[in-house]
Amino acid sequence: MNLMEEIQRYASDIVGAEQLQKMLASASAEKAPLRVKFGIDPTFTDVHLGHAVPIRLLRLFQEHGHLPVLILGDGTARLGDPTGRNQQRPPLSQEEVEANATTYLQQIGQLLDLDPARCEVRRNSEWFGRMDFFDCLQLAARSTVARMLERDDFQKRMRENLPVHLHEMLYPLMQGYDSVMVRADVELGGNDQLFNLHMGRQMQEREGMRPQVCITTPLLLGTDGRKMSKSYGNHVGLNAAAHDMYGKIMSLSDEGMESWFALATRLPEERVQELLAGHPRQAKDILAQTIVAEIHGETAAKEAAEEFVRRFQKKDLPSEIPQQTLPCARYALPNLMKDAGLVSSTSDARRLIQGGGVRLNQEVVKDVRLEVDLTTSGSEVLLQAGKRRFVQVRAVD
RNA sequence: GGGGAGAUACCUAAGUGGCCAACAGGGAUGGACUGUAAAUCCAUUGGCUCAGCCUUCAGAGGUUCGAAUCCUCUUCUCCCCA
Repeated sequence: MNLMEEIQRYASDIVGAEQLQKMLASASAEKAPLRVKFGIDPTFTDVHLGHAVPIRLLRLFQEHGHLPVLILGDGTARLGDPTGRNQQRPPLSQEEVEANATTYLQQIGQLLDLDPARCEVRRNSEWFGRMDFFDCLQLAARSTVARMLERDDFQKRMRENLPVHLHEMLYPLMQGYDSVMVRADVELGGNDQLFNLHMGRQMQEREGMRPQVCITTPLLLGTDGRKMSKSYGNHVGLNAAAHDMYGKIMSLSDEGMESWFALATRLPEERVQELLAGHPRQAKDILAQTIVAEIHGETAAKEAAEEFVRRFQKKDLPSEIPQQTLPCARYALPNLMKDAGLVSSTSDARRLIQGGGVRLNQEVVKDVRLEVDLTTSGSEVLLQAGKRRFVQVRAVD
């Protein structure tokens, strides 16, 4: 399979496909790697598998000798980003953004070779940080209100009488300007980024540069079938522990499997079809193991799968249970659960107990007033809330 | 700058003086079922020293025996006009 074909597998839209063909051909003829840009805003602490789709595509380019140009939108992140989730992200402080950027890089490094010789990492504060207001106005003068209003997200919010802030209009411009500054040949992004990618093309043209090719990737859906997003809690973080990642993928809905195979693994099409024809449970197991293996290694993936079976099919205890020490005392069960960090309030604990979701030393407890005697130093109890929250509590003087 | 509408719990959204910790739906959590899928059913969804008490309806004051509901000011949003 040549690069172009592989790109097609991940792409939902390619703006300038013929141009890309030519660029790839001349790049290999002249041994001049293409500069492939991908931008990400360090607005949260982690990157999830949804972000990983374009990053995978980026790696593909890298493997074929092209140069990934990773942009950390540390400037844009501080503004907050209108990503169609209707509520604006809060602006962040410089420290927060920097901390996020660090974890982002570390996580992206699991998928992409960040060696400076093979990848360029840039922060857009590098150029935005030294622009003054007049420069900013000049930038704003390069587009029009009508053009910005074409953006779906803005239109939607206007229709719903929700606020669209002025600075949000500048966001696509900033992203476009990034492309100018790094002289991108190609830019990758999620499906929802098409507008912004186009903006880069347009701005490069105005600068007399060759406009970048834009490639968008389909959005990977979350485990519940909605768009993967931290605010829905349906995401799988790249920094998730192996067993956690495995478990989350196992809870993926059956309908989502096909696209996950396509977007989150490199398994060949025939193999995927074969798996999908079999029992969904098994196909999902392969899916989960494949993804976990890529990040945590084969061994960890196997172990995660075994642990999963042990815990959820045989209902055994997990192999590792968090420990917690508490001062010696008699504890009312709800308070014990709260102190052990199993729940956030005693009211919450009471509800769980009444709902039959709490086990003390593996026995279901339904009595809210139960007291637990931990007056002897060294005494221990095992607490369980729901299917997956466990704590081993140990009393100390 | 002028006029109008609005801000309720995680989200949508009812409630216009006591029956309101606040209808309903979504989501979430727990339970049953199961393949930690889907569908379905049940329960829960502010806090606590929990048959009781305390704090919530944008914020600050006020009226009242009593306010999410009435009044004043403030902040924020939307719409129309300029």
